[in-house]
Amino acid sequence: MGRIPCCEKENVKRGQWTPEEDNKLASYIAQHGTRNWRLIPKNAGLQRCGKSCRLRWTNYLRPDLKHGQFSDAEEHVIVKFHSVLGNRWSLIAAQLPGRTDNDVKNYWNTKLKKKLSGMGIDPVTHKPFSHLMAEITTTLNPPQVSHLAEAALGCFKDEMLHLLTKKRVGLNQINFSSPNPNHNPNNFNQNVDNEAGKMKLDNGNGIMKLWDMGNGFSYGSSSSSFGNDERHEGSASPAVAAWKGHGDIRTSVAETAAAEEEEKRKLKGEVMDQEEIGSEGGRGDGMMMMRRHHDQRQERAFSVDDNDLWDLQADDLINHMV
DNA sequence: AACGGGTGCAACCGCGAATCC
DNA sequence: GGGATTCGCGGTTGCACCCGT
Repeated sequence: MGRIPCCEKENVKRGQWTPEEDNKLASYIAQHGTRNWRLIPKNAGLQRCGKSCRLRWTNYLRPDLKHGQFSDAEEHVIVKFHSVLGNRWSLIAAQLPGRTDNDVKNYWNTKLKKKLSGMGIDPVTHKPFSHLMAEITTTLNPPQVSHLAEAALGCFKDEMLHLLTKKRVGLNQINFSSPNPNHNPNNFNQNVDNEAGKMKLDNGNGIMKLWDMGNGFSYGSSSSSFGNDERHEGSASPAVAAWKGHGDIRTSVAETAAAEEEEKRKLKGEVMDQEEIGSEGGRGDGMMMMRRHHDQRQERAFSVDDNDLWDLQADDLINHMV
């Protein structure tokens, strides 16, 4: 027995809502409330199905909705909660007054996911790609390792190629040569050496870590380059900037080191500014949560044991989750 | 100016959960 | 208790707009 449709499709209008329809719906709901969505379009004189009306109301017409750009603080809240909740958009949206699950979902899919990928972070697990590849090698046995690692590597490459292509960085500047004969993903860093050998994304421990490439960069902290704020974009280390497609990928090691020193100096002033901003109160909770461990975090790289993303206190939640 | 690809967002779809009767 | 109905959620699609060529 099939489910009956929520409405007769033949008599129902679809697509964009007109201002007249919006007015009808809004004024009807203002008078009668939102009980029984099935009856609302009929009573309001709309050729729409109840579901469409509910969607229009909850995602657009509701008077308490906030329209416009997401703030840095909102962005950080989304990332933070997504790392814990995954694609539970309604729960994440519940932490952002005036934002709908649809808003959050769209923002994640169109902006944040790409931003994280561009930073070398897997948007699903919120772990660095290099970390994931290291996990593969430690948890699986060959030949599974080589196959999975190459698949993961492929995704990472695609993302980078996409970014680099968009930013018009010559692809021949990076050697995405085929994996080495041992198919060891830990050697990926060697493959990322550019043709001239001027840039080597290698922390010396055998695993490429974006997190090691500049003290001004640490995922989830106020000092990261993450966020809409171009101040942060600019404060990422040159290597990270190159990685994100914003800089010259041919940056030399010496230049990188010098720039990192500059980063440290800039960062101190920047962090103080942000602390001041945060102390003014308001809805900056997400930022503040991630700022708490800033001092400890600043001097260390992102590690396997970095649990800050999961360090959610019940009091930090606007709407407590079950 | 025309075209094509990319992007962002509103809206739709299908499913499971919750509620009603 | 169980079927019918409604609601809410997450994934997906369609389209308007933007921007580079």
